[in-house]
Amino acid sequence: MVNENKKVRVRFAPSPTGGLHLGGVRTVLFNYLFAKHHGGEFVLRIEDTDQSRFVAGAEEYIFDCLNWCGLTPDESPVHGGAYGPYRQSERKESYRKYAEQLVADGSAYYAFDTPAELEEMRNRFKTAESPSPQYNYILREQMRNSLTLGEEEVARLLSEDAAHVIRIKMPTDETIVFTDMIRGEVAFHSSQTDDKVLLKADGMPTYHLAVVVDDYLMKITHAFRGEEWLPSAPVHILLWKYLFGLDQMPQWAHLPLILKPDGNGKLSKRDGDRMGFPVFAMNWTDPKTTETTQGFRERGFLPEAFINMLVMLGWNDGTENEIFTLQKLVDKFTMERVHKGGARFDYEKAKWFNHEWIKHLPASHYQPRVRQLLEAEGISVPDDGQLQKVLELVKDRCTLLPDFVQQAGFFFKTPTNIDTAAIKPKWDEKKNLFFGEMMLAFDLAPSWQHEELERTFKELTAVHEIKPGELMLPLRIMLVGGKFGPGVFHVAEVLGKEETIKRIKFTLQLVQG
RNA sequence: GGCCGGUUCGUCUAUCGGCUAGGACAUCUCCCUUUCACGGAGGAAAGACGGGUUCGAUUCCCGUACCGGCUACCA
Repeated sequence: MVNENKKVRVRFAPSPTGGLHLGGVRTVLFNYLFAKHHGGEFVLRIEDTDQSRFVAGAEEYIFDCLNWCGLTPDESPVHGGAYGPYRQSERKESYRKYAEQLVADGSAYYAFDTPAELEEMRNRFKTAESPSPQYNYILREQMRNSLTLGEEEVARLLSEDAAHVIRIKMPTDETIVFTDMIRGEVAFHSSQTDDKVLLKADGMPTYHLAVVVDDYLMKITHAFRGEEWLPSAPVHILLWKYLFGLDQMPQWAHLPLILKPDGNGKLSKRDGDRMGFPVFAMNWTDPKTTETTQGFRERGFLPEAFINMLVMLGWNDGTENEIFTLQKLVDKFTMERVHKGGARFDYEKAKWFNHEWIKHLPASHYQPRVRQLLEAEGISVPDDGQLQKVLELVKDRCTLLPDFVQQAGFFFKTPTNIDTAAIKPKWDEKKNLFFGEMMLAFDLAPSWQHEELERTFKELTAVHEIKPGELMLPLRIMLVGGKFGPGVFHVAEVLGKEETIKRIKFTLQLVQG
C-alpha cells in the first residue's frame, strides 16, 4: 500500500462553514495516524471555493479544534509549507488552465445554461422512475454548451464574457475501476455519472477539480475522505487520468460514516441537540444567529479520551485493548484494520472513555481546567497542592470534568445546602451528645490522619453504645453536605481540624433548630 | 427510481474455513464499601435470509432482504 520511494503525504481538506463535526475529527485522526505511522506529513488545506458559504471565524475554529486534539498539521495556512497557498480561494488562478486544458483535448466543454434553464430541464425530465435527471451524455445534447452550439456561437459567447461553466464530458461507455484501501476494487460505469461542473461561473473550481489539482500540486500520496464521496470518485479518477496520469494518483480510502445512535442516517448536529450530547469538537457559535452549540471540550471531555473514543469507531488493533495514547495509536495504526461498515455513535461509551482517562491520567493533567470550573462556580482554590490532593482523592467518581464541581467543591467551600433531611428523622439526643464529645475528642487527637480519626470515632461509639453505622451518615452530611464523596475520614483529614469541627458544629445547630 | 457501499449480542467490535462465536459499553445479580463511586465475580444477549463451494462455513461465491451514501455552478 505504501510506496517506499515516496514520502507519505496526506491532507485534511475541510470547508470552513461551521462547527467541526465528530466525523471530521475522525477523518483528521486517521489521516494523521496514517501519516505519522509512515513517517509522513499531514497537510491541512482549506476548501473555501464556495464563496456563498463563507462563515467568519470558521477557519480559526478548525485550527483551535485540531490544536486541542493534539493533531497539529505539518503544513497549513498558518503553519506554512512548500506547497502553499493552502487556502483554495488563494489558488483560484491556478485552476482555470487545467479546466481549459481539458476543454482543449475534448475531455470537458463549456456550458452556458443558466440556473433557471437547468432547473427547467430537471423539471421537464423528472419522472417517477427518474426523480433526478442528470446533465449527462444524453441530456447534454439538448443543452446550451460548446458541444451543441457550434464553434462560432461559442466563440462569440466567450468573447462577450457570457456566464459559463466548464463541465467534464463523461465517456459514454467506459468502466472506471480503482482500488480503495478499505473497500478493495470498486467499479463504476461512466454513463451513470453526470457531467459534473469543474469550473464555476465565478471562476472558482468545484471540489471535483480542486481536489485533483491540489492533491497533485501538493504531492498527496494517500487521500482519505468520508464514504459519502465514493459516488463522485469516478469523476476524480477520470480527472487524474486526463490531467496527470493514473500513476500519479494518490491511493484512495473512503472511510465509513459515523451514524446516528438511534436508527437511520449519518450523525448530524441535530441528533446531538435532540438527544443531549455534543457533536462538535468544541463550542461553536454561529456568527449569524449567535447561537452556540456545545462541543466535547466544553462538555468536559479530555482530548485524550475524545480521540481515543473516535479512533475506536471504525478501527481496532486486533487485541482487546481499548485505551490508547496518541503515540500508541501512531505506532499501531494500519489501514488494514479499518472497517468498511459505518458505526453508530454511542454517547454512553464516549463517556466511559472519558472516565477511564480521568482515572488513568495524573490529576495534574487536568487540574487547570478543573480549577476554572470551580472558580466559575464561585469556589476559589488558593492552594495548588491541596487541589491536586483532592482531585486524586475524588477522580474515580468523575466521568466528565464538571463532575469535579460537586465531587471536589465542598473541600474548598463550606457547604451551605446541607441535606439535613437525610438525618433529621432519626436524630435524637444521644447523637447530639455523641457529636458534642466527638468534637472534643477530635480536638485532642494526637494526629490528624484518617486512621487516627476513625479509631477515635469508633472508640467513642463504643463508649456511647451507638452503632457506628448510625453515625457515619450524619458525619458525612456534616462534612460533605450530601450523600456522596470519598471515605468520610479521608474527607476530614483533608479538611483539617479547624474546618472539620466548624462544619460539625454548624450542622449540629441546623439539626437542633 | 438509478448507481455505489454496508450487514456478528441493544451499541462498538474479535474471528482472516475448524466456534463450546471472545472482549468492551449499557443492562441485571452478587461481593467489597456503614455514602456515592472504584474494584471484583457472575448472568442474559449476536452471525439478516436462501442457495451454492467445501469433510467443514460467521468466514469464500451468487441471489434476496434490510440499512446507508450519492444523485447541486455544496463540500
